[in-house]
Amino acid sequence: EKGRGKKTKTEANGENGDEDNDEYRWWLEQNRDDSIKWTSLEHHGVLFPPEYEPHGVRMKYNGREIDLEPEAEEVASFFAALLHMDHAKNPVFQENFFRDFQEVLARCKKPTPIKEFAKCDFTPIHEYFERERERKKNLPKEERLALKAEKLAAEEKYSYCMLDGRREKVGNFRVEPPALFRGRGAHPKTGCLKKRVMPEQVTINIGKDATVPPPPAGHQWGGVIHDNTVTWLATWKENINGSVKYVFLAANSSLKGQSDFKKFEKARELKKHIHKIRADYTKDLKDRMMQVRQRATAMYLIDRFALRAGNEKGDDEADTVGCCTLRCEHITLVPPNRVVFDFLGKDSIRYYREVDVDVSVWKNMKIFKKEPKGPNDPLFDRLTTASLNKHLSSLMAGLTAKVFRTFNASLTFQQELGKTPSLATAAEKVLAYNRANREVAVLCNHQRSVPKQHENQMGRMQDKIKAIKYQRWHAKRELIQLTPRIKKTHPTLVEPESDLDDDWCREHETDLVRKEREKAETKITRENEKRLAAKEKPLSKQEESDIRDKADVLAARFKEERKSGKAEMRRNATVEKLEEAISKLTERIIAAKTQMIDRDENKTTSLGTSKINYLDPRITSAWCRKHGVPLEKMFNATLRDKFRWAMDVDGEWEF
DNA sequence: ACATAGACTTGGAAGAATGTTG
DNA sequence: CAACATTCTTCCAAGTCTATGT
Repeated sequence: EKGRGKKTKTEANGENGDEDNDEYRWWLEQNRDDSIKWTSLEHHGVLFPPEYEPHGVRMKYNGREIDLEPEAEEVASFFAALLHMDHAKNPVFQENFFRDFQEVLARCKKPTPIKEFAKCDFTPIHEYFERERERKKNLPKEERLALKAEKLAAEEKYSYCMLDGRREKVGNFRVEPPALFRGRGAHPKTGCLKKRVMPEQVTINIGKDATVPPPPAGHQWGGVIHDNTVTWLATWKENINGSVKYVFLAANSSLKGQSDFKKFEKARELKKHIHKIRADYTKDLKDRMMQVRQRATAMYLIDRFALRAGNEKGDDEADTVGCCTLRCEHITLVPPNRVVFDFLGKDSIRYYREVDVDVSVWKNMKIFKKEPKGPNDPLFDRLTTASLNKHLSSLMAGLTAKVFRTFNASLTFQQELGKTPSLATAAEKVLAYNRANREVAVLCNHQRSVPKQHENQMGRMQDKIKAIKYQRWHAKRELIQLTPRIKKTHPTLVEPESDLDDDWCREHETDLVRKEREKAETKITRENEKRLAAKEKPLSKQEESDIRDKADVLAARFKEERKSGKAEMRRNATVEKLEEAISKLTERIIAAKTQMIDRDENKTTSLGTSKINYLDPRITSAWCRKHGVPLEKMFNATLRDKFRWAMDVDGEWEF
């Protein structure tokens, strides 16, 4: 307890610009007991979504407009709102939605003709929403800002709480609004109606001495408790899966920070035991007891391939698996030691991998798959996450399956970063960092769908590089013209550009002129419109041709260059100046190229998840320090705020 | 031992905010 | 400065693991 609440000055930190410079640096304290999460807690409860406001736009049924009572209109609108998404085309989603929709319709006073989903047409409502969105977007700036400020002011009090006398940010203070449940993958309940949460369903957790926030007028809280062994401020039960929802503090809070810190320290602890643990499971791979062999095999997979533990799931959830729930069908064995994994993991993300494994692991898997087991039977029939974790905790205090993911992710990251060349340019260092990050994301199978713009983007980046190369080629030609012998003395300096053929250059030149002309024309049109509005005379022919002059000059220049075969010299050109220009352009080309490679390698990989959850931020902090890379390049403001506790380490710090 | 509830971390995607460019 | 692209933030679903009850 000592040192609690002690305030220390932080260095003035520009971007946080918050009034409180007295920051609570909990990470300077050691060995706190964390079964008690707080001694005093004040907060303002939760923010409920606004009541439903009918818009009166009618859906169609069988081609006819239908009047819906507000309750039914709301549910119809939930579906209409996501008409453009894949959900709307998913038959399970449609079916679940329609059943719940009909239930709501049945409660309405007026009988409804709506009997078949196929005859429903929600597009009028969908289009109404689109118009509304457009309207809001086009609101005058002041009005838009005023609305935003108003919303912010209404939320202000909910967004902070007082925890042990310190002001801390609350995370999700909003009660989830009613909606259609968007279960992922083949979730049997996707599309079901998630009902509006009433205050009577919400339990508030708050300090004994704190003022209990008043429930909305005419309502009561479901309960008010004072449990300081948990971190949540409010909770309710959701009606689809019966799971519990919580309001927690934000990621930058001391409570979240402390558990994050603990998580990484535990992973570092594993570093000291991993040698023995690996020896242990390697030996157990050949144990006489099948149960022990299964456990050892699972540990091998979790350690080597970063599989998740894999708890049992119910029939009312999507069929996804982790290590302990793998079925025979998910694994193909190719002699002598190749294994092909193909299954749906968390969030129904496909895990596909062909790997070579230890021969005894391969042989074990062959045994586990043997008859009479069929494709649908579990690979590890003698293993559960509970028994696995029980064994793990006997090897190291607090060790569970997920620690391996954190451990391997952070260690891999550190090792990869260790390969950063110390003489690299800033861009190359950033690339090295992102590569290391990506390595981890691949290990953990963090995927995303290829961005729609990806192909386009690659083409544009390639063009950009060529355009710079064109400029460089021009500068090189000038240099040659200025000092012809440079071709002999510094041949590499004036090499022709690799992927710049004459056809492309001609096209590029036409393009540059065309763009310049377009620019001039828009300028002329604009100016004339402006003058017309001000009841002035339009631009004279002379004025117009003055505006077009730049494009004409450019066109003439290209023509002349083509004719003479010589590059037009820039003004006051000297050897030094040209060399300087060339090296600047070279730098730009390298930067653009690295960026392009980086992006392409990234198209299906999502780096964020590992950065936020798996990579010990102290590794990044130390690397930035060591290589003179500003932290802001690797961590955005949110991340820097979340990881304040990790920012003090020196360049030699090791995970 | 086993099942279920509860509490907390991890995860991709949508939407908002911001930056870039023609 | 509008249109478009990129990055950040929010959202809430889906995991892991512990505690509790039988």
